[in-house]
Amino acid sequence: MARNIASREKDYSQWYLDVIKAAELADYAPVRGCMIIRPDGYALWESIQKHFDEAFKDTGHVNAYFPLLIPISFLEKEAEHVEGFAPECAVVTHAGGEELEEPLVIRPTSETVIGHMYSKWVQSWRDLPILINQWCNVMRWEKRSRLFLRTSEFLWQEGHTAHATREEAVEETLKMLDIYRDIMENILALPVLAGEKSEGERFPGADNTYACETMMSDRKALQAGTSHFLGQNFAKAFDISFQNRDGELEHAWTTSWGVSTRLIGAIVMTHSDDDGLVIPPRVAPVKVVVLPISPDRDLVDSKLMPKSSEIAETLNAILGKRSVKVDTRFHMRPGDRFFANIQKGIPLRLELGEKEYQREVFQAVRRDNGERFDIPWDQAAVKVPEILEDIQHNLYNRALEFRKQNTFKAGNFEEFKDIFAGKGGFVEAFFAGGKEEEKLIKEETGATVRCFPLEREETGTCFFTGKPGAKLAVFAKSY
RNA sequence: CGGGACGUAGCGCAGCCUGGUUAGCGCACUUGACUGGGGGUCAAGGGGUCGGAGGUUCAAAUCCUCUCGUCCCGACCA
Repeated sequence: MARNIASREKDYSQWYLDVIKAAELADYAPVRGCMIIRPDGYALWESIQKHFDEAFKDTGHVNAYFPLLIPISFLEKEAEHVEGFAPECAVVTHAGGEELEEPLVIRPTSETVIGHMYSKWVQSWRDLPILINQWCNVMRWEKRSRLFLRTSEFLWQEGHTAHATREEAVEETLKMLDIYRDIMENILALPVLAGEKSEGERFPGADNTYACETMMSDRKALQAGTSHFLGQNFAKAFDISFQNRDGELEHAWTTSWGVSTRLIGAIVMTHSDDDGLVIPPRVAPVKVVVLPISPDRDLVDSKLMPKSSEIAETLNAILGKRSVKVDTRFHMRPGDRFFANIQKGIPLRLELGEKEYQREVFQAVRRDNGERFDIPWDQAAVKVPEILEDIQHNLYNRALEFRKQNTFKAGNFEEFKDIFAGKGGFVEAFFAGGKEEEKLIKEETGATVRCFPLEREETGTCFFTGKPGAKLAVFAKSY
C-alpha cells in the first residue's frame, strides 16, 4: 500500500491528484489553471500522439500548422460558435507596447482561421477534399481546472476537413470517430461507448457532434474524443465555396475532430489503483523495467548489470527502442525501488538478484495484478511480449467488465433517480426530450445524456416524457 | 463565478483562538556506519523573507484589510 497516495475509495479526487504526482506526470504552473507536463507525462502523450498520428496519415490526412492568434472578428462570423467560445477566450489586446487595433484571441479551437484559409484554397471540386490535421495547444479559460481533465491550456490534435458532398463529410465524421474508438480500445485499453451527442451537448457551430464516452473508476463518464459534422455552417461563414462538375457554385461541407491530453486523465482514472499509476503496455513509454538487485556491488557489477543490459537490449529490439529500462538506482533501498517503479505504472518488472542469477531466471512482477513468477532467461524474448499482451487485454477486459457491472437500465424517472441517488454509473434509457428536459434531469440527478450510442438502433417509450419512438440514450454524471 | 476548506523547509503538518526567548515536528535531503528480495537502524548535518501587500502594536506566523494561489462542492466546458 502506497503511503503517499490517498485511498481511491475514501477520496477519489485526492487519489487522482496523488497518482499523477507520484508518477511525476504533471505539476502546477505559476499561472492559474495551467499545468506543467513533466517528462514522464509528456512521454506518455508522445506515445498516444504517435498512434493517432499514424492512423490519421493512414487514412489520407496530412499535418499542418495554423497560428495561435486569431482575429477576434473571425470568431464572430459564426453565431453559435462565438456564443459558445467567447466566454472562455483569452484575448491579446496589447503587443509591441501598443494597444492593438483589433484584439487577437488565443485559439480555443481553429475552425475559424482554418475556414478562412480553406476559402482561399478551394475553388473547384477538384480541390476537395482537404484533409488536414494539426497538433497544437489551445486555450480555454476554465473556471475550475483539474490536471489533464480540464486545464486552461491543453495539447490536442484538431482535424479539419472540407468535402464536396454532405455524404462524404458525414462519412468522414464517423470514420474519425471510429478511428478514435479503435485506438482508445486497442491501444489505451479504454472501453468506449461511441455515439451521438444530444442537442445540449453539441459543439457550438456543429450540425452534429459524436463522441467517445468512457467510464472512469468512480463510475463517472469522461468524453475522451469528439468528432463534429459541421454541415455548411463554417463554409457559409467563411465562404468556402467551389464550382461543381456542372459549373455551379456550392458551399463545401466540413468536419472537425479532436482528442487531447485529457486522454492521460482517462488512462489514470481507468486503470490505476491505490498503489499508483497503471499504464497499458501498448501505450506505455517504458514497458519493462529490469531491476538488478543485490547488496553485493561486485555481484552487481560483474554479473547482474551485464545480464540486465543484455536482456534490455534483446527486448528493446523486439518491443521498440527505449521501451525497456534498467533501474540502476543502487543508492535506493530495494523497497524504494519497487515502489518507485510501481507508482510509475510500468507494466512489467523483471527482478534479477543472486537467487535468480543462479537459477538463470528473472522474477517477473505484473503491474496490473501483482502476480509474480519466474521467467527463464532463454524464454524471456518470447514470454515478455506475451505477458505484455496479456496485461493489455486484462486491463481492457477489467475496465469493460467494470462498465458492464455499473451500467443499468431505467424505464421511468423513479428508477432513474434511484440509481443516481446511489452509486451511479451509466444508465440506459429511451429518451425523446430536448434541451429543457435534459436540464431538468440534470438539476434533479446531476446526470446528463452522454450519448445516443451508435449500433443501438432500438427505440422505445421515453422514460421522461412518455413519448413513443424514443432513441436509446446513455446517461451519467460526467467530468 | 457562488459556497466551503486551506496556504508555515522539497512534502505532510503543529504553533494562531489568548501577539512576547533563537519558529517547531515527521518524512524527504547531505555525510558516515551498520544494513539490504516490498517504503530499515543509529549518529552528525543543511535547509524558512511563516503565500504576497498594506495596516494595528513597543512587539505580528499569531489581530485587521486587501490580494494571489491550491483543493472540495455547485453553475460553465475537450
